[in-house]
Amino acid sequence: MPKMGQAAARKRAFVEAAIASIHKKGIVALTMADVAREAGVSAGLIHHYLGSKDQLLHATMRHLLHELQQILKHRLSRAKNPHKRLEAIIESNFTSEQMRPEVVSAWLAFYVQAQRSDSLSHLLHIYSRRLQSNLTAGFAAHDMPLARARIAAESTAALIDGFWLKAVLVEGVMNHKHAVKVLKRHVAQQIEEASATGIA
Amino acid sequence: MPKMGQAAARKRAFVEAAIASIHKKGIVALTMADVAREAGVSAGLIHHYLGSKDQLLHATMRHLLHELQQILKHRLSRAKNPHKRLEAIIESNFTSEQMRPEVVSAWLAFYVQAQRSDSLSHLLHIYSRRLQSNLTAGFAAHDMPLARARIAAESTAALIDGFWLKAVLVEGVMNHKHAVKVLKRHVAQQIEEASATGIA
DNA sequence: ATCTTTTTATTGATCACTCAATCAATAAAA
DNA sequence: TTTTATTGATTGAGTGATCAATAAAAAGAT
Repeated sequence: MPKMGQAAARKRAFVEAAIASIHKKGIVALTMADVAREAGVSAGLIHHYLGSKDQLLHATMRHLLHELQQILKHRLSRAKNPHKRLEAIIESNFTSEQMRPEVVSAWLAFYVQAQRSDSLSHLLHIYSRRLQSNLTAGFAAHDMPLARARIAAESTAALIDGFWLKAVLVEGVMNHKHAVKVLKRHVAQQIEEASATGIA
Repeated sequence: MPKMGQAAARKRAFVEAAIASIHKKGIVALTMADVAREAGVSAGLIHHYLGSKDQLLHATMRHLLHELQQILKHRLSRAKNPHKRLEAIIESNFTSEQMRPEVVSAWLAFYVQAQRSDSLSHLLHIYSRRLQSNLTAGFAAHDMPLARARIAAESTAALIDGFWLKAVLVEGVMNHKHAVKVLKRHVAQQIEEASATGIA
């Protein structure tokens, strides 16, 4: 069935297969043969399209970041007031796509991988800063002093990561809806507390 | 130099070497030869004392949990009032020992490993529940309704993990002292907010 | 004290196996 | 007929684990 110009679609399929395989076998035991089997192709084909195991994993990690960014961008564009924008940021991190067990496993593998790769840790840095600045802007729009907005953003970002990590580790215990509820509560609390001390 | 009854000390040394090696080469690329080199012994000796690579890693992970528990126990025993106990819990997670780059790397590897091992995920479950219950007790002692104490404990636990994860990923950006400061601030805020709405 | 015997510690070579990567061969489009 | 897609066998570099061999201490015997 060989057709031409399938490179992009093939790569995407291999990245999906990599995510599924990471979930099934774990990043430590993962082999190219696993990914090939998952994708239903021969062992050599992945090398033909992606060069090496390292490049496959890099492409996979970039895919994860890109997907999250797309979701975030989409939801932010639909949020009109600052408060909705804060909620959009929270919700983007707990969509059903982001909470898929395969995706969650792949993100954790990403974190492990990022410790040993300058380019991956650089991507993570950029994403982290963007999240921080989005949150800060959201809080600052609530008549909050910048310094306070920064701390509110920092704790909110940490809460997102913390809830997400709990979802990874104790699968089933933490459900998305609860995490989102507590997070929104935290955001509201930050805003209220700031306005209260602002008046006092 | 062979002396007798050195088994315990040897095992401990190998666990330390494993932690250092995980930091240097990463959990994915880690080999027994790496650990042996780090410990300054031959390849076979680790098998003699610990059986297999899997058992070495398990021992390493149990060591990490045990150390954290010891620190926590010690600090809790010195904290007299409930508020000090809450602070002790927070500080235990950000001691200089816990924030050592080698230890931090090993914890992340632990999380990855726990996803594929029932016994490790069980240990993590137990620790997680104990932390939750310690925090809940601390909050509940501040005239806080139990339901509210539980949520305060939940968010505090998530914040601890979130800050810790940031320390892993963007090494250097997040320093312990700042994390502890923000966390204590969060705890105070939870208590204040509860007493405020309790009066209203 | 000195000499055996037993037990423990340690090494390094070796084995069986797995993996990522390569490549010639084939098949199907263009 | 040139280019692209795909396979599957092969290669060569490790890997975890085993094991015989050695060395050193401990225990026992006289």
